[in-house]
Amino acid sequence: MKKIMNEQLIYEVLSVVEEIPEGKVATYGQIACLIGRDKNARLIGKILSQAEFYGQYPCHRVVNHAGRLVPGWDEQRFLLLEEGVSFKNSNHVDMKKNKWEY
DNA sequence: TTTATGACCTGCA
DNA sequence: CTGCAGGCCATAA
Repeated sequence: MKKIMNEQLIYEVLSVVEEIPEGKVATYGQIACLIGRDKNARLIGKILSQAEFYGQYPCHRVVNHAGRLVPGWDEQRFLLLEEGVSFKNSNHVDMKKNKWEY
């Protein structure tokens, strides 16, 4: 009764990320709140980086509170454009219209 | 256990 | 929203 928690968080996070509709973007704090870890927003990013290892998830729809895309991942911008997400500039999305509300 | 790092958040200007 | 400073939690060394 000790190792679990890692899998638990991943399961909860991916479950929420998978429910994000197309053309919408959710913030880490939003997801963290849904899983009951609003303080662990940073873990979401760490988990999402591992999410690719666990399975295919729309991690490109997840951005930070400022609407900034993942640093070092220019491909995410292209993926969001296909979903119909509006962009303010090369690395910032228009959360005003694309922010996901559950 | 302590230190350092991170796909972050909130508050203030 | 943007930029700066402080803070919370989990992982790795």
